[in-house]
Amino acid sequence: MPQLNGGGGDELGANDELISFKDEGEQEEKISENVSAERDLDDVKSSLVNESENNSSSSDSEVSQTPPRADRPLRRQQDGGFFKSPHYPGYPFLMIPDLGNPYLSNSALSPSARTYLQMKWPLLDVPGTAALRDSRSPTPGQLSNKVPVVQHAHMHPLTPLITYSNEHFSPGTPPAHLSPEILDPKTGIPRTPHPSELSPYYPLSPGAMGQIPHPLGWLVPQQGQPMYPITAGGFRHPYQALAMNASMSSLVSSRFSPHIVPHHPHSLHQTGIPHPAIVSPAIKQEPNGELSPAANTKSPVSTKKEEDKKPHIKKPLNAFMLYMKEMRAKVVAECTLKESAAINQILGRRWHSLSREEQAKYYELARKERQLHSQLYPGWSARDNYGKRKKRKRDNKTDSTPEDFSARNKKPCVQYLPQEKMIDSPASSHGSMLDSPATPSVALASPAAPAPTHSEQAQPLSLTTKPDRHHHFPLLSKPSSSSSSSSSSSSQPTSSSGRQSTPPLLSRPLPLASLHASLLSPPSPFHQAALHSHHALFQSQPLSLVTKSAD
DNA sequence: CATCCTTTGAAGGGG
DNA sequence: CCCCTTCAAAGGATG
Repeated sequence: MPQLNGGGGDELGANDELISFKDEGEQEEKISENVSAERDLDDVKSSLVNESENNSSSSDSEVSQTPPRADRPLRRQQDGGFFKSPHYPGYPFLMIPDLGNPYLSNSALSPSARTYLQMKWPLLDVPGTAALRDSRSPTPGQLSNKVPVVQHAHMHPLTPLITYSNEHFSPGTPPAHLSPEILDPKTGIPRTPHPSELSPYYPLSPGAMGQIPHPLGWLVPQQGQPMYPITAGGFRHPYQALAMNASMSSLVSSRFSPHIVPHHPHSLHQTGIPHPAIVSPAIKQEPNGELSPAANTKSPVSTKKEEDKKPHIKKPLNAFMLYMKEMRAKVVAECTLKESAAINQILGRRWHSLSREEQAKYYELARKERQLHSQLYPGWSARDNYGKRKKRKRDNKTDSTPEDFSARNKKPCVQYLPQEKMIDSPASSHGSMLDSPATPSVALASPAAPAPTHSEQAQPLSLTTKPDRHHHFPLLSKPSSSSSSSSSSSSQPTSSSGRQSTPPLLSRPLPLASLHASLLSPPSPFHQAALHSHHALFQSQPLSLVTKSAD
């Protein structure tokens, strides 16, 4: 109960939630107003409850299972596609154009960004061409030479927020070469963020918001030019340029100075390119001193061992993480809660509420990141980072029980801005701004395309999502979770087939031709099915709520 | 000061 | 082939 108020859904009825969280009993009333909102709250609560239940009786398996399953299917395909396929001409293109803008903007804004920025900028600045050439031997010096992209800084901070616009997906961009043209530092820079990209809607206060850094946002700048000097040699430029993503940015920011980057045994980024992902082992992620040159210096010297072993290369961010980075600031601004845990819950719900298309954006970005990451660090495997985090107690989590929960969640999301509602639903819809037009590109990118309708429906799903996992849709594996989950019913695609085919739906890197085809043809029966399922869910949801409440 | 908590997704390993 | 575990970000809370 206590818990996560903060979690209060923002999306649907933030207000409601807030309130609700006060009195659960009242939920009903609220419901009348917004079912969805209610659900959010309920969801949260239920989730809590569930957790508690799970903890006590259930095996953790349940919890863990769901998520993973979904992923798996996707992964396979994706991975295969991405990594293996040497080239998806499509990707680069897609990303580039858009990325640039969106990312740029923020650059500096977020707190995290702040830290990062310094480091990053320099890197980012790197002139594409030069970088490319150098790629192989990107000496630190070169990097340093690079001037930071001032322009970006100038850009609206807000811009970054919107990071993902349909643009990303836009097919239009030219292929491999893109970098030259688009990337061209000059050109790239010049690009200012399109107003459209900017998130006008951001209610954030300048102060708080201003900082908001969109992780993604930074990317943009890079895009303009190849942040990564990487190169040519081994890597493909296009990606690099594109690639900047949150993770990358972070990586970069992280401090990896050239020194650090040095060589990875595995990864080789001989290029020396500092990838955002790279973190000096000692430093870990972003401890305070990320920027601190000291770290760098020191690392080279003393830490050689460690470094040699391998710089800590972070995992590429997945779609949700990217989304979180982007949206966190918003959520924080909207609600008083600052706790990441609570915010993450909200974000999780929002994520589910997003339309497929919107999610597709992130999936796509995530893909790109993975791609880029793989290119930068060919030998790297997630396993390398195992054990880096000491924690792991989580397991207990099951045991931990709700108590902890409640305790932690103390802060309620106090109030969401009135706007919230707007935000919420709009959130997805906001995205609308981005994708609203739903550029075809989007569609391409994501199979989601078909989903236009979903979005709305999807939201409701979100509610159930968690709860459902446990109860209703065990199957759901579906990666795209929300949607997929719904698919459970839809499963027709068959659980098995469904999975594969629809990882994140869009995520799969299809060859251009494929993409087109996909566009033309419905993504898959699966989607349709999903839709139906959504509907079903939708309707059912109320029930679920009831049940929950009943409970 | 270090870890927890929380979210979804990705990846790897084990059975 | 399926399930489980770990990590990715983030920042207040907790020990």
